[in-house]
Parts: sequence; C-alpha cells; structure tokens
Amino acid sequence: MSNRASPQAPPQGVRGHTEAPKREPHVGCDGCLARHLSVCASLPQEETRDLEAAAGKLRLPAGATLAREGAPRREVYTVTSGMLRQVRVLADGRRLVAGFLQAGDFIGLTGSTLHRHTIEAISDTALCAFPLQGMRALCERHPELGAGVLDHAFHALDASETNQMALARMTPLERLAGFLLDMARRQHQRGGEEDRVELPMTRADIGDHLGLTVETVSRSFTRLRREDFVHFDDPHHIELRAPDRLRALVQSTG
Amino acid sequence: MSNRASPQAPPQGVRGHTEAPKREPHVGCDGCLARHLSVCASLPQEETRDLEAAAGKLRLPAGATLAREGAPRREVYTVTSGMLRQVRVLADGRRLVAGFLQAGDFIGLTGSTLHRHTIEAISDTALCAFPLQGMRALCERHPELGAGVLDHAFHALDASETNQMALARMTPLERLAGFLLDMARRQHQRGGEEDRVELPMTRADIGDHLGLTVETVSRSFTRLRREDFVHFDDPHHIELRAPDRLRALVQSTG
DNA sequence: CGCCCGCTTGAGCTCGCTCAACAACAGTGG
DNA sequence: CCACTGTTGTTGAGCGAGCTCAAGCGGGCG
Repeated sequence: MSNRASPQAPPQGVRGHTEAPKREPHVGCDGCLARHLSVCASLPQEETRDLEAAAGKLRLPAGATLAREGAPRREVYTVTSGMLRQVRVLADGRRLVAGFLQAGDFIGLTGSTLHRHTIEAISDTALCAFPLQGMRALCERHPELGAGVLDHAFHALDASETNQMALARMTPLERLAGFLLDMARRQHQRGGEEDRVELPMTRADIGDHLGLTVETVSRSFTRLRREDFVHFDDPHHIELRAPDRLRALVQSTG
Repeated sequence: MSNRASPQAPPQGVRGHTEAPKREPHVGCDGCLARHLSVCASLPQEETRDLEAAAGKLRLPAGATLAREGAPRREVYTVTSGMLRQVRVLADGRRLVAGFLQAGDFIGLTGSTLHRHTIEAISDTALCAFPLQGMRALCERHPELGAGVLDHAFHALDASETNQMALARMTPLERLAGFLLDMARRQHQRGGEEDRVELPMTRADIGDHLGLTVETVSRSFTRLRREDFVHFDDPHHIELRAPDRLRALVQSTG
C-alpha cells in the first residue's frame, strides 16, 4: 500500500453540528463579486435576465456537503464566495482532492448524469445554483454561455495535467511551492494581496491534493519557512517572502 | 530530485530517418473507421459535407512529431488510426506523458493559442486535420459539433483526474493494472479483442505516464506475469488472463 | 476542565529509485 | 556477411526519500 488511508471525514458536517444548506431567491448578477470570473461573464451585462430567472442562491456552512460522488446531478453551480474541495475516495479510504474551488469557479464540468466528486465546503460558502434542464436551454439561447463552460473545462483540464506533472515527477518541496504559487495567483485575481495566501483547508487536504502525507506537507512547510521562502504564525495564513525564488524552485517549462 | 530525467527523444523522428508528414486531400467521412468514436459522430451522416470540405488528411510515420509544446496552434485533429503520445517536459528533462491518443481521439482540447503538449506518433498514424478558423465557423453552423468537443473535454478531464488518483495514491502494481484495463477497454471499443492490449509505446513512455521508472514498470509487468494476471512474449502485445482479478487489484470506487 | 482535532517533530523502516550489468534485436558500415 | 553500435527490456544490489509510527503541543468546544 502506498499511503495510509486518511480517517474518513464525519458523514455530515464538522464541529458537531450540520446546518442544512440555506436556499434563498437569487438577487441579481449586478453586484456579484464573482461575475467577472465566472461563466456568467461570457454574457453581456444586459442579458443576465435569463440567468437571474433560473438561478437560486445557496449558502453552505463550513464542513457541509454539497454533493456526493456517484449521486445524481440536478444542478450546476458557480461559487460566489468561500472555498470547497472536490474529493474522490477509493474503497479503502485513500483520498484524492482533485481541486479547491473558489469564487468564480464552476461546478458541473462533466457529461455524466452523476457527480464525479464529493464536494465539501471548507469555509462558509455561497453559490449560485442553476437547474441542469434550464442550463441546457440557456446554452442554446446564449451560445456564448456554452463557450464559457468549454473554456472553464479547458482550464480545468490544464490544471489537472499540471497537477499530474507535480504528482508524477516533482519533489514534495516543488509540489508545495507550485501549489502555493498557484493559490496565490488565483487569490490575487480575486482581489487578494499578491504575496499572501489563505489556506482554510487542513494539511491533510493539501496532502491528498499533492499526493503526500500530512507529515511530509508539514515538514515541507517548515523547510520553506526555515529557508525564508514563506512566513506564517497561523498555518492557514501564509506570506510569500520571495515569490521569484519560489518560482525558481518549480522551474517549469512555461 | 524525485526522478531521473529520461534521455530526451531525438529532436526529430526515430530510427535515424524522419519522413515529413504527408498531406493528402480528404477523401470523405463515409468509410472512416473512427467516425463513430470521434467528435464527427455528433453530426448526422448527411451533414458531413461541411466537415469534408474543411478537412485534410495527414499521415505520420512512427517517431514523427505532430506538434511541439508552446508552438502556435493552427489546426485541430481527429486520430483515424495509429497511436500518439501527449508529452510535457520540465526544464531538466523530467517528463509526463499526459495521455496516449488512439483512433477517434481529438487533439485540440485547449483554449490556448499555443500547443499545451508535444505530440509524437508512436506508431504510423493517420489523422484528419481541420484549420482552427474553419473549426470555429463549423461549430457555429453545427452546435452539435461544439457539444461533441465539450463532451470530449469532459472525458479527458475525467481521465486526467483518474490518473491523478493513480499517481497520488496507488501502488505501482495498481497503476499498471489500471492502465492495462483502461487501454484494453478503449481498444475493445475500437474493435480489438477484449482480453488483448497492444502497447506500441516503450516502457519509458508507460513510466512517464504512471509516474514510475522504466525499471519499476518492467518489474511490475514481471510480477503481473508471474502471478498469471497477464501473459506475453513480445512486451508490446499483452494478453489479459484474468481481467476480473485485475479489476479487483484496482479496487476503485466505481 | 478535559477531550478531540489539527499541526509539528522525531525515529526508524520500506518501497521505489539509482546504478549497473546483460541479453536481444535492429540498423549501419566495412 | 559479420562486427559494431545504439536502443529496449529485464534483472540484481544497495540506498535514500518519503512513509509509518509515536509523541507532544495548543486551541476550540462541550
């Protein structure tokens, strides 16, 4: 066996309690913080009426489960705030975190009628929900929307292959450095500070994303800190001290 | 360093000589062996005129390079016969084989104006080529075609994440077993025998796909053979002796 | 207050990598 | 025709990076 099976997350929620996801009517795309990042951006401002009509707003507390691997899909989502993880689990508990979803990210990049991941909120999260049916109709009426979905699929594919390279051929330190740079870039796009990364997920989540154990993730953080690549007191708020030196660590092909 | 850098393939071709790719006029989709598998299948038989008009036929000898990572993209392709590999390389030579392409597979699943992979023919290969421009026009005229591309992107994404799970959390034996089963399934869809797999690629290619060294791939084959999961004399023609026992090895979530 | 969870650190071991050798084979050139 | 060379696949021996096991610390929550 290559890796210890992570202890399964509790079947529901975290911190003992599980609030049910809260549904609210959609309030309009105009003030949406994620609009410029999401598939919705492929539609001009004036043509969001159709979207708004179909959309529902959804709030998930940290630890809540949005969807289970293998369960039927009824909706697609756009994340407006917070963070979620997409998880696949083997029968014996070995876990892969396929990705972390943030504002603007799209949930529903599959042709399957079933969910391909279990999707869990890491922090308190808000989403826009669109029924699958309505989505199909919307895409026919607004081809740009379909193009937007395709574009997100292409990006997801590229990210997935980049992570394959990390998993297949890079050292723990390189994987973690690459991960931090990627998260920093994405959070900077979303208005975060350039050299700060928020990591609300646990070290186990990061490990299951990078193909490492918790211990190796922790040790790699310690090494990055000791050599002054990063600084942190709280393990969930990382300051990148030398992004360029970090980039040199990852030495990609560009 | 996690892995030895594979010696770079010769810049052009293999076996000393490199024939230039041969271009021929497209002869029509009717007799195409890959039609039912490819994006072209999303168009009804009668509406292939447009496709045929735009298409060119391309033949590559084994070892030839179709595209280089980072080079500008001008066309998309559908594979009609043979096999190719999609490769990404780091500056120091560490290599990832992102996938093996066979009849019906689509080349061009990216929104980038540049190629995301170096693409090399493993065996003699035939492709249909469509200029990028024409493709856009075709997709607007036939929305089903765009949907077909989206569907291929979804499948590629799923395959990529399945491989991520293998790379992150599975043993060499499990990775190889999963790989053989996947190749067998795909070749069976294409009319191959159910329990035979053709592996024209080298052990190094398989290693760079599964995140292993040549030696470990070879040893894993030997183990599978010793325990009668597979049988082979020629390392490129594998007979699966007990697909069900192999599947049990891979114990997925379904 | 006590328990549990998450993070970190240490000690030791194992599995897959590194290094090395060899056989089989194909292509090359004398 | 055969010696020579380079490539591919296989196997062995040994090593070290990352995993396993174990312990401790701090914070949050009941």
